Amino acid sequence: MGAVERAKWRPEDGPASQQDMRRRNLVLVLAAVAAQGPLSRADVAGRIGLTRPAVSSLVDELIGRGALTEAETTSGGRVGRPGRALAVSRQGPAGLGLEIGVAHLTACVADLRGEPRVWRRVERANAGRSPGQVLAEVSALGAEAEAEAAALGLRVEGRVLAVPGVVANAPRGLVERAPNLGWHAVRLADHWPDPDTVPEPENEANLGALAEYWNAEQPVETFVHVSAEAGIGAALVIDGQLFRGARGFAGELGHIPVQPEGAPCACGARGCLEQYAGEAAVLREAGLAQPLSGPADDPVALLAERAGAGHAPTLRALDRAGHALGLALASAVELIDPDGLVLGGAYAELAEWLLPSVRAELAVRVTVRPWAAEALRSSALGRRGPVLGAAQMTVRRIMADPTRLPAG
Amino acid sequence: MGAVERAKWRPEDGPASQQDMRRRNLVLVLAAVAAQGPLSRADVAGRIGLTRPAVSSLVDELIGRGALTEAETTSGGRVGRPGRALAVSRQGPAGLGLEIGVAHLTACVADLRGEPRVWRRVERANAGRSPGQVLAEVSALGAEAEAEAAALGLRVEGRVLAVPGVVANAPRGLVERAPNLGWHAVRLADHWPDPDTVPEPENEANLGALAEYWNAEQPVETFVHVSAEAGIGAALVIDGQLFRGARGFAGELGHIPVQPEGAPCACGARGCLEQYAGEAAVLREAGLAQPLSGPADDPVALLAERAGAGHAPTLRALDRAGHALGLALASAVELIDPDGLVLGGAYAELAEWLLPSVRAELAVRVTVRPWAAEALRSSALGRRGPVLGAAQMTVRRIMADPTRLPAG
DNA sequence: CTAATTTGTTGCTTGCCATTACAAACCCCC
DNA sequence: GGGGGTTTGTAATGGCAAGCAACAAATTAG
Repeated sequence: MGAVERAKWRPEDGPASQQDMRRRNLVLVLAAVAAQGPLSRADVAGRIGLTRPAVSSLVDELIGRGALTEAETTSGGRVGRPGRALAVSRQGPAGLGLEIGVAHLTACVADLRGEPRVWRRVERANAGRSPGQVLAEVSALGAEAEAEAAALGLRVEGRVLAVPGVVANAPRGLVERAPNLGWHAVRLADHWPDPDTVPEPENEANLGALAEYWNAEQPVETFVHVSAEAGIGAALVIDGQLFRGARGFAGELGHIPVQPEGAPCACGARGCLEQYAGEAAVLREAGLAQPLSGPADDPVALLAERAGAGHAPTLRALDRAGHALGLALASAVELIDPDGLVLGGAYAELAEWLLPSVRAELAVRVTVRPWAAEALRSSALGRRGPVLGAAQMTVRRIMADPTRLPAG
Repeated sequence: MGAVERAKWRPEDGPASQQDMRRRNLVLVLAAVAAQGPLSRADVAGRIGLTRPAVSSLVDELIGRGALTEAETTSGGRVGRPGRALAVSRQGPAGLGLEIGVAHLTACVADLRGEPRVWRRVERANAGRSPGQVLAEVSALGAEAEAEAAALGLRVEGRVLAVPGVVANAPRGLVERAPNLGWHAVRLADHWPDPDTVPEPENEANLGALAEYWNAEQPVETFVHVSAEAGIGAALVIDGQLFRGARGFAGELGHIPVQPEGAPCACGARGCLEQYAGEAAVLREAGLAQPLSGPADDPVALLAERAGAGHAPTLRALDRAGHALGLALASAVELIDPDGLVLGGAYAELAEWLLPSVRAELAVRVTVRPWAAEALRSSALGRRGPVLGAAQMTVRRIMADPTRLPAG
């Protein structure tokens, strides 16, 4: 649910029909073209194991739905009739990603290749404002982005909204709580101005992790993506799919115990990671009173600045946070055995000072299996991962089932 | 792979063919009959959403392959022509499960319904004996079990061997190490007497977890199964499938840090769970010198006996182990958000004394999500889970792809 | 004993892919 | 410049699996 539904069949899904077969082969053709640049029909046929006539028929349908476009005939210099180059369309179907941050609103439109084509961002102090007001503004921003995209020939087929909070698993469309915004049980449909463009909310950490996976040079199939916003949240990507857990609470790294008898946590337990590596804890430890007044105040940027300037308490605080984080991540590695760990979100901007101590702790704790220090890295996307992921979510869904697109 | 391959399609798997469609629908029919007792063809058609002619054709093939049998016509008292009852065959295809324990060898044959029909067990002190000798004996035991099964009309279609050790993920058939047996890099094919009956090795904890899932009254789809043998191993069942991790090391609960600066562990780290809840640690804490001399000596039984008699140091040791285990499991719950936790293997026999402290620790640590104490329970299968799982593994594979069976 | 009802099978249609055959478009070479 | 070779894309035909419609078979209701 929610994430890209890779065609995972279970007996409950009902019988297999010829349409399913067709759908799968459409995906196969589309994936081949997306992965390996421009290809001819014959090329695709050779690669995926279907015959040329079958591929021809599938390509016709994909072109009709606007997923593929036919370019010039690529001579290529080889003997024989040149093939007509097929490419994933840069026009037509697209996805809109929106994000509500504590201090900004962002919109992004990605084309079917996943490339962001339109960006819009406004600074806003959203904490404490009414959901209706914030949603109206982000909706307007999205409408602007859609208009700009339309000028590029892009048609938005789906909308996803990244929120810094918990999104209900079962009744979609509901933001259960977003502490940083002061939201509680907000149903998007109740506040969205235009009922035709209501987006699907999704936790921003999850979207950041998916963006990391979708945009990596060499994607790692199973990894843990850690990011700190309100709390410390980890998103688990297992076999290329977001893993939400039985009730949608997987990845609660912030309340893993790192000191059984340590500092009491707001959650009621003691020694949770959040008490050592959470934003508030680090700021306190660094001797920086938490300002959080205007939208310009960015505590993470402040920490980075102080650390860069060699401020000793800040460096100590980050080192301590890194060790605590490493300890918690060691547990994750022991349990999940991921191929990689990624520090994202705010952590990515502090990676320079966090990575050494996290790595050191992991080296000590992860012993009974092969573990390379490089398996831990910081996110390349940083804080723009979530919107990008939100925009690409729709695109990925289309790639996973092109029959979602209206037939030409 | 190794586990039951539920039909999970990825683009890499190649194009979808009509045979795939057929295969899926065969599985669907078989699953419907297996799940809901004897059914008529029309019943099956109504339930799974295929037409009666299609089901008829599928059923014919399943009968031909020996997966289904046709019983008497069930009048049922309803109006209309009575249907002919279909049931999963109690004869024909079957799976052989073998187990090498520290002190015993076991064989088990399960029919296609998953029911164990033949059990064989001999006591043997296997620690330190040569792999060749042990494997020859377990092979002979398996042959006896197969002969007994043949007398019941059962034909063994696959063989799985449960071993207390690490089984290689990539080149199947290799036991990388089994510390309790003193094995290192043992390739089964090199020592097995009959090349036609070489079994596939699998870690016994994984098989125990799968058995738990396959034999539960109301199976939980995502859970963590903890068992202590050599070390403390957890097996993760996610969405009904065994999750091995990127390199096959998932579930190493034994080396999760529970006391960052605690007792040094053989692995090189400090404060690993194994130092608090491992067999050796509990025995030491209980003041029981580790005997481990004859095959009759069963340290787990010893602990249970002392605890049952109210031996204070033993009770204290188990309480301490339970708290440590609870702490480590809290991390697992925070990360994985499973639907359940199961104490299996040796822990199941000590559950009476472990459960209270594990539950107490979980209640304190798991705070930010709904968590019911009943989600933690002890295994009903106990120590015979692994063999049963081994026998059922083959059966499950057949149920997941009946075309493995020779056509009639 | 007849009508009603449900089951299982048979004949025909539809949809999808494989196979075969063929026209089209290019290179090579004389 | 033109023929041979080669590769591409499409058209025609066949096979296979499921849907649909019709029917024979087996039972209950009356």
